[in-house]
Amino acid sequence: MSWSDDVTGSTQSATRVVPYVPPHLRNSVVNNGAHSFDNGNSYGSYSTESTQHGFRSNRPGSAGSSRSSRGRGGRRGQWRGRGRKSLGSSRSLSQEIFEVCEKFDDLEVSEEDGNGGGGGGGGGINFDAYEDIPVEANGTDIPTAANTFVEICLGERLSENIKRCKYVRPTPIQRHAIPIAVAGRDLMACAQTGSGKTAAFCFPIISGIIKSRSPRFGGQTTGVCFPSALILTPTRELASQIHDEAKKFAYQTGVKIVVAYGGASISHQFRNLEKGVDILVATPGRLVDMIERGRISLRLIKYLTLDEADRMLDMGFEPQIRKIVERMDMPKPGVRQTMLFSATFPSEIQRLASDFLSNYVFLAVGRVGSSTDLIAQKVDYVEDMDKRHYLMHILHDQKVNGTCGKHALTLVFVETKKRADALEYWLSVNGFPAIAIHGDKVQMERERALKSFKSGATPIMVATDVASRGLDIPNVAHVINFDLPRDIDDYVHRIGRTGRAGKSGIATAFFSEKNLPLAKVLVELMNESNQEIPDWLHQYAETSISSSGGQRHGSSKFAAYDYRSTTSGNENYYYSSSYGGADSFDPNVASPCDVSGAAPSSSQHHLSPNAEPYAAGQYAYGGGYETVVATGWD
DNA sequence: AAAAAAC
Repeated sequence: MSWSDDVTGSTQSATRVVPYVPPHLRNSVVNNGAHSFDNGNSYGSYSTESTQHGFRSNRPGSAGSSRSSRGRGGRRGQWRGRGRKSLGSSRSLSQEIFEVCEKFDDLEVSEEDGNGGGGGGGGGINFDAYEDIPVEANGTDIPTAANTFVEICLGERLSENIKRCKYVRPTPIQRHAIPIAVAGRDLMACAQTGSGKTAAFCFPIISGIIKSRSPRFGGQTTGVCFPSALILTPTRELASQIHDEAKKFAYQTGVKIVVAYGGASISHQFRNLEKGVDILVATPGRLVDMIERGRISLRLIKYLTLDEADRMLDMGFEPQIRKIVERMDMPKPGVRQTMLFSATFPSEIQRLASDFLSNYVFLAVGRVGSSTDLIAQKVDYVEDMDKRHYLMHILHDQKVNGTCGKHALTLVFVETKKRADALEYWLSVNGFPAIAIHGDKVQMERERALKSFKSGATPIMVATDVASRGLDIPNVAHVINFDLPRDIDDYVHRIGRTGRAGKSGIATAFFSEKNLPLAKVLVELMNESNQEIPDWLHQYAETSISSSGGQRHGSSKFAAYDYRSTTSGNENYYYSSSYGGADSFDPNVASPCDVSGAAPSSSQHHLSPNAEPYAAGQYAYGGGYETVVATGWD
């Protein structure tokens, strides 16, 4: 993942002819930005944009108003970074990092920033914005946040790599989390992927390993590996992405990072392990397999990180995670250092997670005006049978009007693997190059799909929730929830694939009768991110039973607050100095591909549930896809 | 109820 989707996205699309760039060397640019959470106290969410962009208020006019109470949980913050970095003169580096950075340098100039910073080119990040980010830190003896990487003393080699990657100054999550982690404290952190989160846990781990390095385990004699750090992720692709990122940070430090996940050659992974491993990035199943085969021991684990921690502890994953963390040979909490990261963190999941922690610091870092206000969220009532044609209609508009730009990617989420395949086929046959990704594909197909999508070769990807979390896919301009998820958290993660790194994006949801239980929480979410809500959805929200709200304190699941605070004090708040007047929202940052505003179809977008929402065959698409292809795929 | 995650 990287900070600057927009920059890197441009890279890939603009330079598709350039030689292959290894994944771990892509995206190595700085972004800057923040996301937000409600503070959980009486201040409504607020935000400040960098000064060159003026202030942005999530809720114009709402600064200081009490919008949410602690009890109902904060709003989720969607990270929005600003893809600006300063371009230092290139140092003479022999490796690929150098070339990649060079490419980024070029891009920097050509980058079109939809939000048009007044600063113009060469700018560099405006870190003033960081002074105004709402941060909640909760716990005892919380280490002070750092303003620079230098003052954190991460070590010479790592610092050099950080510079090479053009990370000029830490992002908010890094400012707060890194000192906490370096101090050896356990941490539960709420921060959106794309916010520099990977770096936030990688830097302290790499630094710590270098500092405590002993030649003791230099040679593996027994064939058993003893990693000192373990990073667990919920999907293979995310493991791979973190591995790539971490390798970049550990360049020439001697810190060895190995990735292990299913669906790929285990013997190959074993061979990598045999070369030595300090940091193991893994998915749960493969890790358990390797442990049970006696090839990995967790006995010497000093750092344990769970990425997307809320997912890792949800119903499907919890038993496996508990097995790894509590019933293998992992050192106990307090002996090892444990860090949990996630964007959404329901309080009951926090409660489970706290079993793994010892005297931890809870951290919610964010900026109001989070990406959800850069993501234009739209909900259309579309019955299942009309969805395909409605999708075609939208895609056709995008194509004809170029509303999303030349290299824009569209990510379409569906409910099941079968539907993913079916829709992929349907789209392909009807003139829209699409590729599907889901867990029934063999790993190589999954990787190929992702690569094809990222590169723009297949600008439409149909996905299940395998792609909803953590993946940093540059240039996704439009996320379409062809089928809405049942869980509002999944919705948040899905739409978070766009609107990243300062680029605006749009998210369109097809709401059908089946989604009634989601109405209430969806309306709340959209309200909080200042979105326009169609009347019919309002009505549904009022009449429907709140589904997932029932299990929470309130109706929000996002709990960007420490669940401990409901029973204890110990809170430390850091507030901005200027939230009060932050209200010059710039309407011009609207999405360059704002379908709702620009597309001829906008009249279709607020249909009454009872109205004829969409009539197939009513539009001349041109692509020849009027021909409905009935296949065995359905 | 689906998806993900080992062989």
